[in-house]
Amino acid sequence: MPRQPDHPDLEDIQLARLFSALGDPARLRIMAVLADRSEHQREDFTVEVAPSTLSHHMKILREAGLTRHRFEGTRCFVSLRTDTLERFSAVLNSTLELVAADEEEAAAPRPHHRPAQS
Amino acid sequence: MPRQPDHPDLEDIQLARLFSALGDPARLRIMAVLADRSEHQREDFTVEVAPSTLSHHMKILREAGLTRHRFEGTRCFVSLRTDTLERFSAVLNSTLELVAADEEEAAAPRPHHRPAQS
DNA sequence: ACTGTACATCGAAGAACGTCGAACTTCGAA
DNA sequence: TTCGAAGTTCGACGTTCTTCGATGTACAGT
Repeated sequence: MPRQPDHPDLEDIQLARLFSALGDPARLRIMAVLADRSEHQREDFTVEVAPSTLSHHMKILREAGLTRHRFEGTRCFVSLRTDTLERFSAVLNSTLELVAADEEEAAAPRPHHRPAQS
Repeated sequence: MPRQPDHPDLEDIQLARLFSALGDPARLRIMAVLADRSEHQREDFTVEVAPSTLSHHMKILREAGLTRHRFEGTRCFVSLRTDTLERFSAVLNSTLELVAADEEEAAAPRPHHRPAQS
């Protein structure tokens, strides 16, 4: 296990890569968890995939420049990259708002803009 | 050639699909052309791909809900979908700003945040 | 030193993507 | 009605993605 995984330099981060990383439902759900701007560990990401698949998605987000990974013992802590968030603040902050809203909408069974018909 | 291509309903547009559509350099360049909010035709999209490939990318953008296609004779006119732009205004408007800026930066050989060293 | 935990990496399978040329469709013009 | 132009669709090819189980690696505890 690498003690310090490779995070791309801020100036090497490309917009297309960011969008590509965000263009997957599973990764969007990961971003929704991270939207509170705090550091999270694996157990927080309740994504219904195999552990190896979660690792894969984490790697994509990290290599796109969206997340920062920190190791402590055998544990891995993940958080948003504040420098990337700053450089692409308009796009990313609004994205985080959207995914966080989607998440709580999915959690609370309260239909609003598409009422379920009996 | 279909007289009216299928555009998805506004409420069916998914964020992951939007990002996925934006996650390609060629399509991002198309979006940069459309960023002026006016209607464009094929000649405006100076993307170095075969016509069939351009059609493919156009279809992806259309099916994601980003663009509106209008036919007049044998010609196809493309513009941004204003309803989608409104619903995801924060994300999409900032994205358009970024891609438009990237485009003019690529056009004008004026380095600013990465000065070329002699 | 051994064992277990936490996570990454590998290898493989199937699906999706980007690309092209060729064939097709639709329309306008001769 | 015949021809060409504009654009889409089709078929193919190679690449990349998503997913998994199995294996590997680093650390913590006994």
